[in-house]
Amino acid sequence: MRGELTAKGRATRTRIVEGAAAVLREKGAASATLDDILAHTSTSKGQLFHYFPAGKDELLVAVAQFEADQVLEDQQPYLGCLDSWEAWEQWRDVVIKRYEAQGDQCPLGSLFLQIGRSTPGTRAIVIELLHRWQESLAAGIRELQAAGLLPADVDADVRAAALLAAIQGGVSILLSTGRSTHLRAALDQGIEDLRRAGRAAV
Amino acid sequence: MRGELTAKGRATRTRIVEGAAAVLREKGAASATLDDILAHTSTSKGQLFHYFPAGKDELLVAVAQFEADQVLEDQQPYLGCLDSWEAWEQWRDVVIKRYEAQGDQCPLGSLFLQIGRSTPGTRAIVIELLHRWQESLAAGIRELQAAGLLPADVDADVRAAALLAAIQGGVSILLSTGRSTHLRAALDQGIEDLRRAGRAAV
DNA sequence: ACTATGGTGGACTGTGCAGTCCATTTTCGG
DNA sequence: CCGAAAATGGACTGCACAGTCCACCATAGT
Repeated sequence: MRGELTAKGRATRTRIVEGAAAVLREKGAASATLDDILAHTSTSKGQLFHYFPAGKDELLVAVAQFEADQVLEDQQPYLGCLDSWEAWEQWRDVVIKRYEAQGDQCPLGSLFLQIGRSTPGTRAIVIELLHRWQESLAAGIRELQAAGLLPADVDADVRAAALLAAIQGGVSILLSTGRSTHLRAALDQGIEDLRRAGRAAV
Repeated sequence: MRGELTAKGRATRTRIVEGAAAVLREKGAASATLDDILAHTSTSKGQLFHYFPAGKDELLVAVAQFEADQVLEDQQPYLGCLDSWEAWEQWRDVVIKRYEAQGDQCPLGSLFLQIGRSTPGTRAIVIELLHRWQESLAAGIRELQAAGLLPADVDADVRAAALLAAIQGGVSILLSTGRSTHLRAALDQGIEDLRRAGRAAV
């Protein structure tokens, strides 16, 4: 064998990552044990440490990367093409739907505060996710400006940062209270204010 | 002795709670051990379980309550008297200052996702904190309306919810990235949009 | 002073969990 | 086929940590 991993090996590895992600969402990164993950993925200790020699931390980083990619992917195709108010509304709906379905189990939320603090790897992943997310929002705002739907003096980056914070906060509150009212309020208000910024200047 | 706790006892109890709070902020609720707390507060196992018979969970709930009270207290006197735009700006400054000083250690953040999920007690505390916080913001908006600085058709509750989400998100991002730019953007944008809502309608 | 109750210290225990190790089976190149 | 490398299963180890237990000290009421 030349490569490090055979097809079977790769399949097992991804099975572990995806299964671990599910378990972590359900139980939180703190209380989820390797045995939980093994049981849920029908694998053994041997396999887990075969694919993740550094143990739990390495696995958690892999899961974090997987979840981070997932977050943005779930918002497509809307997030990538926010060039009209309709697109923004649709995107809003997707975000709310996604997080409402998720309920109080957040893929990154647990990693956010638990591993993110300790291992620099996860922290970098979260930072990159936030950055890409914000960039997409800023790009959307600029598209609105290009389309003449929004005046040029609106600061796309600051607006995007505020919107991102609003979403994060809404999700955060959803996680602690189980209610999505704040996420809705934050998104609705954010988009509405963006619109108002357009009308006010025009 | 009549009461359950003597003066000395009460002093020790609060020493444990406050010391535990410090340790939890520093290490996170997951990785902080009872021994850490004991070392930091110069107490012994015997004392800890004397004052918190149910063990770690009970202590964590006490810490959560303590921290929650602290959060709102730190924002006084501004939060209690948001009757002018100046008051809002000052409040904004206090919030940013507080969380910037805190850096990436959040008192409730760790409890938010870690204990809040598992024990219903902590969850209730967080929910109550958010509720009181939001009520204060809503009250402030209504004071602006009463003072004629804001039109009556602004929905105080939705605005307050959005603002609260913005703050939470800003703090959340501050925790994961170490940068306060989003918190600033969220607060500035939130207050600015509130002002704009006033001007637009008038 | 003495005695009951509360406060304090720390050794001890049990367990849950990450991580190790090796024996066995499967896969793949030649 | 056959040998080597990869994949798999699971018993075993060690330890960190929550929680127990009990012996000793301090204080307050009579």
